[in-house]
Amino acid sequence: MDNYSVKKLSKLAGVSVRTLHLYDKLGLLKPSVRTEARYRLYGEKELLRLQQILFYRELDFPLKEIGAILDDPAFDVVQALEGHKKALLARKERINTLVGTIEKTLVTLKNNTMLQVEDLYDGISREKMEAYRTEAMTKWGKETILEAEETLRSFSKEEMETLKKELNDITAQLTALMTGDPKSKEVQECIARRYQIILRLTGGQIKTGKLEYFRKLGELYVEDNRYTPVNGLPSMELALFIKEATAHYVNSQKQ
Amino acid sequence: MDNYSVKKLSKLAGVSVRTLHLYDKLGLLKPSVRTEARYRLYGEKELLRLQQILFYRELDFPLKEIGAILDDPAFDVVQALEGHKKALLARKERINTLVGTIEKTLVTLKNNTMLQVEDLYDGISREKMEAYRTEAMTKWGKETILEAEETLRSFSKEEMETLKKELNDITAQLTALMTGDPKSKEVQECIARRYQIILRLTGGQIKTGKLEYFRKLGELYVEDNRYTPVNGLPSMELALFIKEATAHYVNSQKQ
DNA sequence: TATAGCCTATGACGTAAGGTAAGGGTCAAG
DNA sequence: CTTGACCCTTACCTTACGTCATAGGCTATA
Repeated sequence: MDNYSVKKLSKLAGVSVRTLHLYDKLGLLKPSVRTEARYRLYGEKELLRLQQILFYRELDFPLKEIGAILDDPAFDVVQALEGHKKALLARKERINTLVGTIEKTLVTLKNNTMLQVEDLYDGISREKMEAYRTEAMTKWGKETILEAEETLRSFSKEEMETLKKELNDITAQLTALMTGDPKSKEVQECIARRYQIILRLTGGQIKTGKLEYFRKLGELYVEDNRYTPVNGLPSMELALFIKEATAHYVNSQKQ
Repeated sequence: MDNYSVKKLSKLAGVSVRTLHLYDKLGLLKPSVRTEARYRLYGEKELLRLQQILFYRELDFPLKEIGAILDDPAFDVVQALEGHKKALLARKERINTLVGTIEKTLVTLKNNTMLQVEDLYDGISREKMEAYRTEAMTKWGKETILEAEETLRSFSKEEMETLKKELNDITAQLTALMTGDPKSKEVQECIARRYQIILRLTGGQIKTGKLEYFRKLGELYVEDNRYTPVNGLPSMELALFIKEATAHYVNSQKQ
């Protein structure tokens, strides 16, 4: 009898020694014997009781209630279990609601919100992307690049559509005006509008590093020769768009 | 601007003032202004942020993570939500398991375990029952009655079946032996067996008060003329059984 | 017999998200 | 000037342990 030390019992039942200490202090599971050195020794009876405790614990009963159940034989176990079942079902219902909310949120987010960082480089091989990122960071500063990435990410798919459409309009107009005077009012207007778009892209302030980053990113896409203007790759399209848009701006600055 | 005192904001958002204090200390929601008297004042911006906090809190996000989401715009909300959804689904699965365990336990308990206190008096009108209980308690002591009730409750349906069958056997035998010598070996044997059953019913010790309680309880059932030996009323059957069994015992004691 | 190596004990602090005071200032109205 | 409503900080309480820190106990081997 009384063979089990704390460690033995803890291993047997799969609980920690600390847990046994706690249960002792709470009066939930007292050792049958305390040696002279105050070592705790448990017997078979205690092992059995521990099993019961763990059964109820598994069911998420609070320890207090477990004590009440085990110590008061008149305790209405059936009612306790039924009450507990009801509580669990309520919790489950709540979780269902939460999951529903999350799913709804995810749908709107995915349709409507920013691109993921990795999406930005979608279409570029990972090595190239990391090389470019590192290079860009040393060249124009880590902050600048992070900011630029954040700027790109801040565009929703919807906005992307709008910007793309505007670009197409401008491109079409410019093409149509190709034959005429490059300093005509219409051409100037297109350039002005393009400038507006750049402002929007850069978040209102134009920083050379950022622009260069955008432009080279666009070139990378083209280099990798993977550009097929199908849907589903908004980041790539965005980059190409930026490349075109900024190219003109940078050129006009040089002149 | 900065119109909301702690109380106003707490009412507006449906949280406690303590919660606002806590969020302030955690840096999750700082008031926009502190008056000279260190009063907290919040503005519209803070109200908005609080709404967001509460949104994630509703989804059971820990406050730390909420802070991370709101303060780091690069935080991957989609991934966080998806991870959280997975965690919630796991919790739901666990609850399903728990509910299953409880249901199984309930089935075995209900088939196999003690009767409820009220079941003991099932078949007797409530007034009569309470009158009898009170009377019995004053007559034989509250403790005795509680103990007797506990004894009755400690019989499972299964045990009931066994006992009933034994009683039927004895009764049949006694009926068959009616015509012969009442002091014959067979009759004596039946009486002995009956005594064994009484011992089991009383938990090994025979107390007069307990026996009387059992006997009168059985009589009450008969008085109420409600005894129909259908299934589903084990307590009533038990009482009747005890009545018959104890009646003989008490009579034999008197002689 | 000394010591290394494991075992044990108690006590205390930390966790998450607040609840519940205690003790004491502040503000506006009557 | 008082009163009542409001506000402040500090601090302890909750659950079910995990994780030290400190100190003593037991046993085998050198």
